[in-house]
Amino acid sequence: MRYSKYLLPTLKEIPSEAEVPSHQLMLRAGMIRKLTSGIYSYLPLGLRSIRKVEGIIREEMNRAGAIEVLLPIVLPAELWQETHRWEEYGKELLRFKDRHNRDYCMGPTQEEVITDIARREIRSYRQMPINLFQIQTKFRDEIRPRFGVMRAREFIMKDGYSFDVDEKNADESYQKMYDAYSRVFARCGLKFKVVEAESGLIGGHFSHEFMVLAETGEEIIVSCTHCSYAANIEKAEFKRSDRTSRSEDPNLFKPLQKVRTPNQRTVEEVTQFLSVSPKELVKTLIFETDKGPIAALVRGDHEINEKKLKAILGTENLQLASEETVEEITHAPKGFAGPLGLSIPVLADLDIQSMVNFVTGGNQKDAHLLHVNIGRDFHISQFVDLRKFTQGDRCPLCGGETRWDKGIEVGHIFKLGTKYSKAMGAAYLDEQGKERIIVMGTYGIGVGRTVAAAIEQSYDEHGIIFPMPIAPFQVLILPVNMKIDLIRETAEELYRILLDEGVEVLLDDREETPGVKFKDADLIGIPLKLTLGERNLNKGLVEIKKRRTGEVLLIKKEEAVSGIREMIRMEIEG
RNA sequence: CGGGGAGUAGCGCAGCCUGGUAGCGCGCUUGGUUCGGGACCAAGAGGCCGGGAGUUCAAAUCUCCUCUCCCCGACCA
Repeated sequence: MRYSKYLLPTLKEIPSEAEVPSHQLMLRAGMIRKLTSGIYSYLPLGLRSIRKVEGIIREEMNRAGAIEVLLPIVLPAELWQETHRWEEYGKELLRFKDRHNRDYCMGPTQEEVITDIARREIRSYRQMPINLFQIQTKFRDEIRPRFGVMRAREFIMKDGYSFDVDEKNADESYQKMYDAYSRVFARCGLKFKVVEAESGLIGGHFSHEFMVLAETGEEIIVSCTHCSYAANIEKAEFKRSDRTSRSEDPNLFKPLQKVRTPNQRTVEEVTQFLSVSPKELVKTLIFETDKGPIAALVRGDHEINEKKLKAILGTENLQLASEETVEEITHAPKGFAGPLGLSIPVLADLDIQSMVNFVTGGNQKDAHLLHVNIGRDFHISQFVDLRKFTQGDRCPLCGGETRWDKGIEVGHIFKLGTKYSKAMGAAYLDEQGKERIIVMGTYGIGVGRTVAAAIEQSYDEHGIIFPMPIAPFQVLILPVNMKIDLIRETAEELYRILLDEGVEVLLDDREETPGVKFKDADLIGIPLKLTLGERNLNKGLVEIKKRRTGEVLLIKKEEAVSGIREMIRMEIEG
């Protein structure tokens, strides 16, 4: 490709809308342009990188025996109603009507569509296992899109679905995808970690996320420093301290005491005001559910994990109570709720069991209680695991110390079971001629996000540093001055040979000053730069510079092409 | 949805408080000089000052309404 004939609009300045490095660099390098919030166009350079990732995915999917399809993006409501996700999915699902006033949505994921195909086309155990995938645009109406294509509303995703005769076979399909995904991200040149994850709205038994480690990641990954345990913090388990049985020795109980705490509402305010540690305080949170209001207690320094709470209560319908409801139930304004005298169920986290003489809200304006004790002062309906993983918590497997890292979720695999196949009646006949439900798995890769994550993981103050396998071009030829015949002719010659050899090459044939060309070259981050200058050429030499290391090689012009091919080969094979 | 910020040339911004000629840097066009790390000189093009209503002799500037974008939170493959 000739730069002068290409669309590669680089920017000197950082667009004000971009916060994180990958977003800034993708805009500056002319890879993407925003159309509206969370919706981006890919310009040629960005598209080339996208296509590279897609190519790697295709190869690895084919290697794993998956078969490519292309499913529609506009989906009828009926299909979604069958699995009840029309109601469950919420506002992220972009819905609209056609001219006949029929309901449709933009596909945020395609389990329903693929299951519809499966129930029509798969009738025999002989047709399984089968794994179908597609690479296609998805739409999720995110509340707040951010970070460019990293969290966009419209985005390109590879999604795949496996169909098996039983759980055991489904596990094998899952493992195949686990391996294939690992290969995909390794081949993309990414540093990543696989972690246990929540299944969310997709549902299913268990799932793993593929996380690219990066400072700007939105996910927190908990991992053990001693064993192989790693999980998304949303999902992370932890070892409880041994003191889980509550102290029942009333001799320890100090007399209950009410104190005035004017305007002290948050844990921070109250603990400072009373000079106690957050560990000595119990937070009382009132939730509204479709089964009525409940109170949930956690220690002051802990946080409620709403997913756990939902699971315990067996409801998807759960939210923090409004200020009015809190007042109604506790007879006090928000910030002064406590567990004493409540007429609703009170759930307490396991770590509350061992606490004595703690602080709670007084269920009265501007008042808290000191030396509160369970049993004497109030009763707990149920002790349960309610809280989130907290810094300092220990590994659930080996009790080892844990560490936190930030990650970008680029892939997610789910063992679905029969959630969709059962709801939609996707069944087959087994060897005995007996009808059985198909067991499914679902597997996704954020393609655009993978490119962004790669950049997030690989850049410097000058610009992007593309890993060779996903670089838009492999080599950039940079003739320092196009007006000097020797330089121009050599550039053209090398360009032609490299093209003939199948090398992906960009020739910067613009009549720009060298400085501009060098700056743009660094910005767009092509792994190899072939610089042609007069002094070197007069000696029959050309310069090859590696973007990543800055390493410079002066080699004979005649050896340039073979040298470049060798470097590309080595970098692609890792 | 709550809180905060911003919409002025393609991009980055000033001007607004205190109403009166729309400006700067980069980019773009033309000519010339330059040519191994974002060159220089000269001449240019480019604006419904996000939109609507109002106040005023007069609105980018003041008032009200509205739309859009960004950030924080809630939420979320």
